[in-house]
Amino acid sequence: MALTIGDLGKATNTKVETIRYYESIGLLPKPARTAGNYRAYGPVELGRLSFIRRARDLGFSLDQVRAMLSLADDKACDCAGIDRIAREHLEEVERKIADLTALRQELSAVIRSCAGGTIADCRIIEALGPSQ
Amino acid sequence: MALTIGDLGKATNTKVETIRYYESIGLLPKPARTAGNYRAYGPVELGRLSFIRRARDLGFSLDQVRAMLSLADDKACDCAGIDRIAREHLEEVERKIADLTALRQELSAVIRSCAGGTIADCRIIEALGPSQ
DNA sequence: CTTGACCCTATAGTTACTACAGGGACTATA
DNA sequence: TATAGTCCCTGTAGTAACTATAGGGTCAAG
Repeated sequence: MALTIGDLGKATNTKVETIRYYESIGLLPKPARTAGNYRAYGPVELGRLSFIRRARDLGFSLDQVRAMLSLADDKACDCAGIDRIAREHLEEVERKIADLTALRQELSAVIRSCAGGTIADCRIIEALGPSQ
Repeated sequence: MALTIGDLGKATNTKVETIRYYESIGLLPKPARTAGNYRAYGPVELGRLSFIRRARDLGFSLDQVRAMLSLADDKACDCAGIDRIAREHLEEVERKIADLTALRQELSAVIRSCAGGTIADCRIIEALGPSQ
């Protein structure tokens, strides 16, 4: 049985509007329609949307997602291309991890500086102020 | 001497348009004007904008910044509110690091498994797809 | 045979900026 | 004094990636 747009949304934790938006920008193909003009989805679309959502959760832009998908769609392309793009994505992920780790460090320092008094004594304000 | 909007931008690494935008949404107060209708800033505005930019760099939303600023403006209020906002944000950062670390693992596995075949054999789809 | 939950299209709003367009102010030089 | 160049002004529109609303159609249950 085909899935409605609502079913697909529940299965992938995506709002119905977002699915239609992805379709409108060409990330999801225009699906088949029922007699009543409802969108009808199958497991292929489910997989594709799951991929998109997971990549988005991990901070990839829609353009990056699009690149990954077109790579995956091109069955003729050989593995060297995939390998190269996968490595590029890996580097980006590693850069993001490094950035966020540094950010965590700074945030922790800011939080630790708060001893719990009143604003007049609060160090978080100072810590975020015009340093240097 | 008063600072022009350009001076303030250079001092805080902020584009002129962004400063005017912050003013338009009420994050920065409307400054004094010169005879020629130029905005004139002083050290107070410099401090406030530095705070905003630093908080933004650390990934706080403008709403979070706004909340922190209004808490900071109220000197009688205690530090707990600001501390809570910072801690919530830290938790978010830690979640993202964990997610990205998992993705790095998967991407590394994909790259290792991709030994030169065709897309049909490639694991990138499964690695990011609706598996779990 | 009607109620309510779902679906449809189209458009406008959100966040946090960024980029014009069209004009005015100020500084340095010829 | 004229003029070139760099800054400033307001106002509007564009960006990403959704999200919400308006105004209507479809379908299963009671």
